[in-house]
Amino acid sequence: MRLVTWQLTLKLPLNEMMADLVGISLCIKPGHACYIPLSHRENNNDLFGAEVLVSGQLDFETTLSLLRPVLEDESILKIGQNMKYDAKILLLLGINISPIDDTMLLSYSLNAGLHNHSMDSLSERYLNYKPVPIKSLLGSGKAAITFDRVKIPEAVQYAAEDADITMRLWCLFKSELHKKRVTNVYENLERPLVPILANMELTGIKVDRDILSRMSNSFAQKMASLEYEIHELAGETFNLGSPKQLGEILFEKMKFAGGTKGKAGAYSTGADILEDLSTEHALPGLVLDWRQLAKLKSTYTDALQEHINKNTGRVHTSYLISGTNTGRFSSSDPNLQNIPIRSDEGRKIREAFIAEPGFKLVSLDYSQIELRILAEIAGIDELKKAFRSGVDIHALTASEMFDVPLEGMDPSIRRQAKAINFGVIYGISGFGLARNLRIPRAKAQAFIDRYFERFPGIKVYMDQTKEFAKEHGYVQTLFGRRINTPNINVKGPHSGFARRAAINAPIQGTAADIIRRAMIRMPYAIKDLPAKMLLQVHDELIFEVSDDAIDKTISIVKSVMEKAGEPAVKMTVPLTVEAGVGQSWAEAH
DNA sequence: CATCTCACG
DNA sequence: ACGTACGTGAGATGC
Repeated sequence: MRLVTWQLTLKLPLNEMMADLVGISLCIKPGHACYIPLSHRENNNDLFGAEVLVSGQLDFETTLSLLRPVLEDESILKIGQNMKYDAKILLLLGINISPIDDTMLLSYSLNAGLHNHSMDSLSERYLNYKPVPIKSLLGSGKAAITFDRVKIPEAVQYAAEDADITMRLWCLFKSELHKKRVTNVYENLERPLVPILANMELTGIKVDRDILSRMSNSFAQKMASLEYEIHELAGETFNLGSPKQLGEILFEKMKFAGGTKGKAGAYSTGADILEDLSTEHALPGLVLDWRQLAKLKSTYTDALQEHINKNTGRVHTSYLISGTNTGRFSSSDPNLQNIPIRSDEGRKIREAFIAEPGFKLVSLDYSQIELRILAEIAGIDELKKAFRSGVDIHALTASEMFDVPLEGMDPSIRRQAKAINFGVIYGISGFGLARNLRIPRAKAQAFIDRYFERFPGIKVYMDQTKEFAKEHGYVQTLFGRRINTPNINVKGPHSGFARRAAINAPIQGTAADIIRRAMIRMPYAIKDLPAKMLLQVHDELIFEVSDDAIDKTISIVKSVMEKAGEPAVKMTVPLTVEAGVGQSWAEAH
């Protein structure tokens, strides 16, 4: 296989949907790289100073038609850093780049949890070389220029260097894969997601601007009236958005109990504290209401409108494949993995996420996937049996712990058991459970002791996982993903963090692997259906499906998701997927 | 640019 | 004795 590293320079690097291809750099072996300038521009030398193409560049169309056979040649490996970005630019130009390697994902497969995987930091760490900063070409702030205005000799230095660095990193990383036994992870859980996420991001999801705009106005009105009420109660006006000013009002002027907490010595005014204070006085509760609306307005109804693409009328998030320690994706610009759902007012924001006429949004989510994985990894027969028979798992936990019958259970008992189940996944501590349930620490500790008494296998799993991490410096998912735990042997006040993260990582990471496997199979599974995969929210996939293919799509997607562990891992706990359909995301979920 | 707060799984 | 739930991204404030 011949290989080439590859780097694009673009005019608007922050938004691939709008970016113009300015140039291409290539490298065929370390130290041998070139740059192809395509769309560099300068002001004309005549009286009018119009913007014109710099002379001496290669013709755009000619270049692409010459490169296309190379980019689509299955015997030529194209290597880049963060290839999802390049793949998207090329997809917009009608080119399917394949096969590929990605140094960012190689680094992630090898060293998740150790450091970040940006090219600059990889270059400094592994090549002991600090790349030319992009800012030295573009400048910063108001005077910043776009890449098409960079002089070609400078662009050559910058872009060719990037391709060269990528080649050198690839040589290092590729040979490390088998040594660390993560070839499988890289080839089957990381690399295949590049074209899949690229397509999802380009597809985007339709968002109704008018709905958001109306909600925004309604929030603004409610906020203004709350603000007036709060200032009346406080006896003065102040900036409600400033925790510092609010803290001074509450704890100095109004003499509420509760001291400083933050490092900066500022008063802490988080929601849990305001909730406690709200039993004594009306003001803290009103602040909580105001805060909720301020959050919904600024982060969602206002900001989301800015993200609606002018050409597509849709919102195009960007997923970062190597963004987390555990194997989950993160989503940004905008983050579509934290759209409100828990509060009634927040949930309404999902009404703005809609399907095209003649289509519906279909949401499919794994039911309690992390608890199922815990039961699987730790081998807890009672839990496995419960999942196989479809028993309410939180009720079962409550029943076991508190010796109450499953039927007619007190909802508050079940709620406590649910909190304990979550706590177990997070590497439970008495303090954390006590705070979450607002019960005395001793009582929380008694709950945990009782839980481990009833499910001794969980305690064994936790101890074994911690010991494995201490010995090896990493933990693993069921599918072989490695998550490094560099702080596990560091003594001191933060040791609890590392321990809990190590316990949680195989569980969260295995769930991430499973939905990745489902996503990788999805394009083939739905290729003949009028359905598109739009979003992933950790344990949920959202599709846009033609009205006449809803049932068939649900049946196929559900099956792919439920079987996603096979054949690599034969789960002894069933994975179950629940589906919802609607014109909007609010209805579908 | 750090800190606080809060939205999600 | 210590100080804590796991994993994220974004907006507003204020130094």
